[in-house]
Amino acid sequence: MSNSPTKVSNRERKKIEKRQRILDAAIKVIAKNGFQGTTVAEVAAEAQVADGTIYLYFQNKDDLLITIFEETMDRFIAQGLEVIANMPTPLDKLKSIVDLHLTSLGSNEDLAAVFQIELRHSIHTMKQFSQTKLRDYFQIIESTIEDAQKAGQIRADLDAWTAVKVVFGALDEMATNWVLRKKDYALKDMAQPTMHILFHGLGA
Amino acid sequence: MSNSPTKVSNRERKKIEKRQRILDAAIKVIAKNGFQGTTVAEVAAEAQVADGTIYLYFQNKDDLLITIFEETMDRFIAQGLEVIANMPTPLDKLKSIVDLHLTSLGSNEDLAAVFQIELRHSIHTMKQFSQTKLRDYFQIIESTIEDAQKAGQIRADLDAWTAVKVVFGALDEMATNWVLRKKDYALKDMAQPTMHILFHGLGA
Amino acid sequence: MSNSPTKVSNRERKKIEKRQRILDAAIKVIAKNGFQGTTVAEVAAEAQVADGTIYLYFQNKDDLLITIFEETMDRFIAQGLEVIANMPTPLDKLKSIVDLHLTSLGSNEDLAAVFQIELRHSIHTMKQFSQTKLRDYFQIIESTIEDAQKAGQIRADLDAWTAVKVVFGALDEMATNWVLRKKDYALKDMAQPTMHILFHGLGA
Amino acid sequence: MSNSPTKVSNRERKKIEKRQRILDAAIKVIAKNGFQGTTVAEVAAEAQVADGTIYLYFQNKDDLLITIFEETMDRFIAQGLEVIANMPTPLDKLKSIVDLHLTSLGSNEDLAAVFQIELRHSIHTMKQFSQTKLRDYFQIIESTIEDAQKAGQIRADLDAWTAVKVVFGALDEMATNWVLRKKDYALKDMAQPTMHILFHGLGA
DNA sequence: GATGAATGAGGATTCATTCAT
DNA sequence: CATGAATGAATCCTCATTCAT
Repeated sequence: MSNSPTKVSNRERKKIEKRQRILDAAIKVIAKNGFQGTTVAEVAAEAQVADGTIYLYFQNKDDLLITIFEETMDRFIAQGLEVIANMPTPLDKLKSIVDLHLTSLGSNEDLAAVFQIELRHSIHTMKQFSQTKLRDYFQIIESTIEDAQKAGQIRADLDAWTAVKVVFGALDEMATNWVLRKKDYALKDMAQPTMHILFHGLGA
Repeated sequence: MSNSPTKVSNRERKKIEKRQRILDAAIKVIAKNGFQGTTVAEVAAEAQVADGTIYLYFQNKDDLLITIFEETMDRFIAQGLEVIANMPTPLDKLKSIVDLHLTSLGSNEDLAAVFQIELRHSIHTMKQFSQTKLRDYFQIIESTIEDAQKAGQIRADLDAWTAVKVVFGALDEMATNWVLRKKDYALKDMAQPTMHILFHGLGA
Repeated sequence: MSNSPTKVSNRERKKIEKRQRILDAAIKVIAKNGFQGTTVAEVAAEAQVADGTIYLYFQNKDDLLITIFEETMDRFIAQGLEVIANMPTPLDKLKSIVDLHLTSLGSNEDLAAVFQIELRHSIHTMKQFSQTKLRDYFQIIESTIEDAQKAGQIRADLDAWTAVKVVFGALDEMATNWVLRKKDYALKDMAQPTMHILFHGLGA
Repeated sequence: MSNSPTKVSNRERKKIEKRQRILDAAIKVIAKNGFQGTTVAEVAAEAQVADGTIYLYFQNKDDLLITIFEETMDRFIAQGLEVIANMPTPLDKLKSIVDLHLTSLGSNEDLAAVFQIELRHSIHTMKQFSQTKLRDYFQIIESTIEDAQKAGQIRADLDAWTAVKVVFGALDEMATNWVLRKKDYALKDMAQPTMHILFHGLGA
């Protein structure tokens, strides 16, 4: 009896590990060949499981991509919230988000490639995405900006929603460019200069 | 004798028209169903030509997408250069580019959808793209920013290349967001607020 | 425990049987409609498998034809070598080969049709073929003729290579003619008269 | 009036020339790429006519191949009959046929390739062929052999039909082998050794 | 007669998904 | 739970043939 739960959790652990192995394999293969260029069989081979096993953990091929997106976003958001909690002022929070965004993507090339390139896949997929996790992420940034406006750290006359787009767009472009290039620099090193421009503006 | 050249140019004109009809059909159908979700047969039906006719004008299905990208970029760049030429100061030039970017994409929903979503398709495709036309476009923005720096209109301590990313990223995100939403506003109306943030910065 | 290997070999056996079923189906359909006139779907239907199953066993449609050729040639050559081994003199060996050649083709109309007609398909294909299995077969005949020359059973002044062509040409033409006709006679019955002419010549 | 027929015959001549140009182009391209690997467009390009023009001279693509076969066979047969007429004895006639066969094919590599390889294409095509021109050709050889038997030059106990197969088979194999090899020898040089074996036999 | 743009039927092949073992 | 052989729908592309000019 006492070892039954242990056995179960061993099993659970093994399942979780296998599930993660499949996800990691998917990220790796998709980063290399693109989502369309990737077959389920390739993912299975990379994860060292049978083709059919994929379907014990995921509904279908699309579900793989969606899961990659959602779990990564969950991690992003959780990390974002955690980092924010520890920062004294709204502006510090915003800086931390910018930093985290580029640090996270910059620490995993394959994941970044999938995120920046493959997830832009289809308008339908994105429409679905943009209504959930991504919106949450945007909300965090928007709230932080609004707080900073109230705190007098960001100009009050700006429309927060527009500001979010500008900030996110800048980060997104930094990441995409880094993925498409030789990556002869660290993505996170772009955080400071990007934030600098965003904060002080281009104007002389 | 005198109508021989006319006949020839008639044929030429017809071919050009048919080619454009196919491209327009492709943009329309791809915007609706995504590139992968679009069959060549659907494009042919929309263009009211036979399936095989597509292949008289384009090498394959991919070539359709590439052509849409390249011809649109060519137009973008040509328009950009023209607009720039008529502006007095570098900063005015930059404002015009921002304006043109959002106005152009905002004037053709389908084209915008293809541009903002479908063309991000595969890292391989993008790698190919980003080394030619897109780079040209970036160059124009970069030169303009550098000129503005020399003219004292943009702060000289900024790295121009980083600034380009921030500007382009902001515009790109504005466009993508517009495509993914109900489009209950005009994209070009975002030009002024975006430029405002970019120029004056977020900082209070 | 003891049935684990049995299970495995059951699977193996099934796969081998299915593979052979596909090959037999291909021979039958190709003999009837020609290689070009045969669709993969027809072969699959005849073999009672799904279209896609063909591709689990063969690389593509061409591979079917190549496999038919190679496996038949392997059987030919193995049988030829076996028959030869049991014959006392080189001339007996040669007679046995002639016999076997016509008996083998004459025992399977469809296979003979594919062999004599469809495999002559393309010069490229034949070039590839003639450099391997067919050459081996020719070698056997050539060696046998050379041995017979040394044994004084075949005239020593003949060029063995030329003699092989004459012998093979005669057999090949006998087979082709039989395939193209009503086959109102047994092909193997042509072995004796053919050998008679080849051995004694036309000359009075 | 007197030049009207001249004009007509000029036109006629041009048509005949163009027809021949198409046939020569077809032989050349088919020899290189095989019949299936050859498109009508390629033949047209090689003949420097429009695609549609082919159909003013031939019913369809198959008709091209059939025409090549039939016209060549007509020439073969005519030449054969002519050569025969000038030979004193049946055996001389037979030798001349053997000579002519290999000389003709040996003088035009492309034609030989088409004849030896591509015309074996489909059993249906061959069935059609073998009932007309080819049969005529066989008849000539058969008659000659029979005459030689009556004249005591070829052994009377042989079945003439079988002998024809042996003779034709040997010639055919010589030609096919020559086509498939580097052709580093003249095909016609094989006539004498081949005839030697056929006449005197292999036996010591 | 000649052209060559247009047609559209036809088929090989892929691969996500299932399910018997 | 895991396997991987089998399925068969789905689609890009080719190319012989036609016909308006």
